[in-house]
Amino acid sequence: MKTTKSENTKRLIIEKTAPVFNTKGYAGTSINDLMDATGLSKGCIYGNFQNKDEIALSVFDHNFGKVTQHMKERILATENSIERLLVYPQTYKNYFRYPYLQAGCPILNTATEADDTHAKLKERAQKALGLWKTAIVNQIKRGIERKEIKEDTDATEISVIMISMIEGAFMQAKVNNHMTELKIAMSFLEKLIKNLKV
Amino acid sequence: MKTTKSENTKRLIIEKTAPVFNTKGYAGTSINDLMDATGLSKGCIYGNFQNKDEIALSVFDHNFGKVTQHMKERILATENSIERLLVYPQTYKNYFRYPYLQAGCPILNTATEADDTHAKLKERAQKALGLWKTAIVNQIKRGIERKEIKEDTDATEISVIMISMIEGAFMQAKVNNHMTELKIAMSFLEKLIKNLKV
Amino acid sequence: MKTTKSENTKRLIIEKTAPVFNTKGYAGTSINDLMDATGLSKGCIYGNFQNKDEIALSVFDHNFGKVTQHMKERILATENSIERLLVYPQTYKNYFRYPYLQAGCPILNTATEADDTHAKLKERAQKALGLWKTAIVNQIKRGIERKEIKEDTDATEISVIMISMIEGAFMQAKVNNHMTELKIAMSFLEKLIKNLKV
Amino acid sequence: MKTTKSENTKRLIIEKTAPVFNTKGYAGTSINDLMDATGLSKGCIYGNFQNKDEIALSVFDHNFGKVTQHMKERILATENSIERLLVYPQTYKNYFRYPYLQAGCPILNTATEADDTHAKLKERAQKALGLWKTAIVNQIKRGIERKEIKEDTDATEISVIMISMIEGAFMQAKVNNHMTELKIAMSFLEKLIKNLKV
DNA sequence: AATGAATGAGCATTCATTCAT
DNA sequence: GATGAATGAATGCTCATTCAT
Repeated sequence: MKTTKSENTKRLIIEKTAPVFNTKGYAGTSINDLMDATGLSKGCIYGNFQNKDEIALSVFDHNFGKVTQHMKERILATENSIERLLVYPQTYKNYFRYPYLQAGCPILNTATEADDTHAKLKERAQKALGLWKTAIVNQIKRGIERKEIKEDTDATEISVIMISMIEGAFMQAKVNNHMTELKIAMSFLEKLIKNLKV
Repeated sequence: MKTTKSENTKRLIIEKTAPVFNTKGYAGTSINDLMDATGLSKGCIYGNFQNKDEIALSVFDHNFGKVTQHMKERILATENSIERLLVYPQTYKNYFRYPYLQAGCPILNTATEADDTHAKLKERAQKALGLWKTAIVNQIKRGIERKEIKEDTDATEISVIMISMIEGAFMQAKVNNHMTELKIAMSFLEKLIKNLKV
Repeated sequence: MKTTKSENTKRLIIEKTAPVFNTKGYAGTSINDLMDATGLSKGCIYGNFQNKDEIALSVFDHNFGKVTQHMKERILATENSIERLLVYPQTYKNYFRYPYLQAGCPILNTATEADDTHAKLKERAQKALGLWKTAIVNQIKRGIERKEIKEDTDATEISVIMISMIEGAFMQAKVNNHMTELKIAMSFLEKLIKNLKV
Repeated sequence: MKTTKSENTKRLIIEKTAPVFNTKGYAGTSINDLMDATGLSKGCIYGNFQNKDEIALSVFDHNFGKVTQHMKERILATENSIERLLVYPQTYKNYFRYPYLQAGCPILNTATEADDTHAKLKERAQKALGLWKTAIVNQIKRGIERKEIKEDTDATEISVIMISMIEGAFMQAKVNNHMTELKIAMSFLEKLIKNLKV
């Protein structure tokens, strides 16, 4: 499995610039910022990506992929549906342990900025949000089938509550530069999820 | 109390540009946008504000003030603490009725964008978030004193949950361009608040 | 008849940059060249013209207008149709006398460069060429009506010959940096025109 | 006479890129265009030519050589001096028959673009123009000696008229995208040349 | 108090050229 | 001899800000 030089550079650009995009926002990040972050020249960056947009999109996919993969792995290590749902609050509560999560939620970072000017990025965030919601809903339905979750649980409602709590708490963490609210919100979410147990 | 011509122009600039900042974001809004929105010249805008930053800050204060005042008025019209807390979910559930709320939550709009590049704006959002939290906490404490809210209620926890749910749901509304999630989240919040009743 | 400051600047830009466009070609002229030629800043140039294209187009119109006006004036000073046609070779033969003609024929300068990339400029050159041809044809027809030009003269043929000779000779003048061929060609054209006399 | 691999690649580059230079102009042609046209890599092109300029120069020589050779062959197939001179208008009148002429006259293509920025290219066009003129002049002198052309013919004048007419008419063909004027001009040239007959 | 012409640093992007492989 | 990743100067253009009027 040979990796070409170009593939390595592409990956390097994405990995090195991801934190910049997360910190400065997609619009606030200039090509010069990307040069500083990567140590590469303008020409090299443009040799590997068609334009700034393509880099932003790749970085979003990279960030979202990282989080998704992490959750998947942890979910697969669980024994029942309640534990599966608990993976989210438990991870985010201690997210400082996972370096690639520290930049915050990629969706949140993208969501509020991406406007008409960044239609593609907004679409990406939208789709990601949809996938996340569906995953939770399916998790709950499966739990009901397996008699691990109360039969009368409103799967959609729970998914909306979970996502809202996580994103809202993340926003506060970002603005306040501390995790107090994030921890409180995640603890509440844990109680709420545990209450779904039959 | 005489209002000078200058004060009037300042107010006009703030009021006319507030929706622009809310829609395009603080960074995405150019001086030209402000000229278009106000019908005023570059020189006039710079005659009334030192720079774009000062306008952005004033607009944030204006937006936040509007929402705060609206909540205050509705809160004063209530009869007990539970109803007071319910003002938040009830308002946001139907926020399309209030034109000045339609651009979303000013804090959320500011929070995710405001960074090192917009330190002052971030500080403003931080402070606003703190005030909001304190207001809810005080509301709950007062409710407990008045025997309208259960004695063992964790005021801080409830305030964090409320703010997280509202902001997280708003974010989804913004990304998805629909209110489905916002309504579900606000309904949940209503149930949760009603449960605090003694 | 008040001229605004902006109108003056626009004229200044056109007049000062016209020779640059003529010398370097429309594509070979950079905004920096325009700054050097005018002594104005980038922002000022873009404050007066939407983009480089608009400047190039304005310069073409300016150049073509100058030549056209000069010819018109000289034509109006003549007494008969033969003399009118002679204005062209006589002017170009001594074109070094007219500073604004020295940059050469604006149409020729534009014509060979203007490609798919400069569609608008090509269209301009095309239209100018058409107007010129029509003017000559009409001159000849008028001469025939007035019995000043032989009845059997092929107006179209003469116009094509005149324009071809002038443009072809101009091209040689440009490449060779001397007027030898231009003078020979214009003298031939004079003989040819005088032969049209009844 | 062995041809090295390198010589073959050089020829391939010249032949494949010649039409590109003719269409887009020397300045408007980028190295990427040359890669697309040849199917070769950047490194390969730069391995065979020192820089873009050297390619442009080689292409000019190639184009001019093609036209020159074509004329020579047709001239050698004629029986007298008048027919020899007629080769030019007759060829250009039907130039669409000769694929390598269809991009227009290489001299014209080069002449108007080549400037201070393309000093060498301009020099090349100048020299080519001189060779062409001399060739015609010699043709006429030879015709006079052989009593095929009127003794009092001004060889220089005729050569200037021929070249001017051809180049001027070609320019119109290029701008107008049709051959109407070219045909008219070439027919006139034919009449003019036939008139030189003793 | 208001205008709008002018500034210049900054932006995203292109392009001729080099060089390790 | 050929590749293509990397360079960095240059390009057209935007934008917050200033200042003479």
